[in-house]
Amino acid sequence: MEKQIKSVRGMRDILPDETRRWKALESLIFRVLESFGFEEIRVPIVEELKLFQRSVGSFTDIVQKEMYVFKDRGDRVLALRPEATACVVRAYLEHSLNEKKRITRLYYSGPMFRYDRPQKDRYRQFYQIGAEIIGGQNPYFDAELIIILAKIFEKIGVADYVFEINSVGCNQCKTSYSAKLKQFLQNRASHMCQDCQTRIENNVLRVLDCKVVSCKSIIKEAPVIQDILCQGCKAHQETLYRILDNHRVPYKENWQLVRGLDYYTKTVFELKISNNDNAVAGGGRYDNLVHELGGPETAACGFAIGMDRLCNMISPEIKKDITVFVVFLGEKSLQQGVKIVNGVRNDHVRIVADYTDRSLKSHLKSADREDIQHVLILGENELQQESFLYRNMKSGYQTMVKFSELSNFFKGLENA
RNA sequence: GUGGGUGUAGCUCAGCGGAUAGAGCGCCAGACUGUGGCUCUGGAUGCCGGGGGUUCAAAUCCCCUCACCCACCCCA
Repeated sequence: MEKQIKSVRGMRDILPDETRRWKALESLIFRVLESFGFEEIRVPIVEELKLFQRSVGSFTDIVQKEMYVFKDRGDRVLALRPEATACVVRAYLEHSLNEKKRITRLYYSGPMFRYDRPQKDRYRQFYQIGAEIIGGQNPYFDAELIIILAKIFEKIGVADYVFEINSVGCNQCKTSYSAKLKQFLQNRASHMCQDCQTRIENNVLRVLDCKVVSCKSIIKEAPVIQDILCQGCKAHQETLYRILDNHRVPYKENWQLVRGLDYYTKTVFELKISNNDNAVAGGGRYDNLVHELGGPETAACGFAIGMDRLCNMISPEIKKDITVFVVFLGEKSLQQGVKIVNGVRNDHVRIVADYTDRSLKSHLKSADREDIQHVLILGENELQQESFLYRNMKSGYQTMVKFSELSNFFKGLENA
């Protein structure tokens, strides 16, 4: 026998039982987003590598060591998207959506790719549902995103969630803070881990959430961005907090929170559930990105929900649709019965049959195993009476259903 | 990328140098010829993750490799 081909490392199959739960969560999230006026956009999985280098940042871990990069047959240097905000902004500019509306609210859903080492809740192909508000500058837009997430999690029935929020400042704040931090750290670099030493040069802010103990103690003494934020950034942040307070959204400030994508400005946030350390959603403001990608100065913000994590954490039992199992006994009933059944199928009742010639007993066993309540049996006797024998597997109730009544019978099941 | 753990039947796992590799659950069949679940009886199924080595003998010991899990890192 040939060796079994298995799924590629970090990639996985989402089987029907799990897919059913995914779909339920997805449609709930979509409904909330739609209710806030967001519209769905579908963007490609493959983009030019440059897009992510410019947006996410060349020195970020995501771009530097986690991206799937390849050349196509036309020698284009491409990447599988590691996140979708850059793609959405690219599409927004490419199609001049800025000309059509002042505030553009978009959402997307689909797979992202990062070449991480796989483990629980971390896959190389993972799914995000994200939302972006492009064109909105004041903190009410930031708040809207957070409130949407809060709403989603309440609807899902998750009570023990909390947002961690920080401000990384506007462009000016960011640069002056980075400079200050760099200066502070450079003297102490020799006491810090290898990663941090390179971070100091390439991406200072990342040092802040280093987990190495020796680094942590140094970071404690480091200047805090809160002390450097300009009036505008401070006001933005305080207004945001006030709005969230009014909405009774559970959050806490986390001055160490720095996200791994360079485009963030001012507000950044993550959403965590109970004692789970992994964030299930994260986002923030990115007021420079649209401009950096060649568009006009445009404020924007967004978030993304990690669907794999979300679905692994909560598992609502979803009822299957009504299903009818049809049993044909003998060649003649199979021939005639299949035709009759196919003639009256509708979109609301699932009708399944095992056309195999097996004993009634084993057919019923199959139905039972699949937890199917309704069974129709067609054998010699029934054929003569132009009827199916209906059996309810739960109650044991049985009755004859005329061929001519079959369609109505299915309708009756729907309404029951 | 770093460190640790685990890969044996469809599933959960036992066996840890010795014979034809096991259990529970599941599956198939029969008892019950056209009525599932309960019970009883019988049956099928394994490149013991893959490759190499040590040995008279390897699922078992050693090396390599692949995959999964956990932690770090990073992130959603």
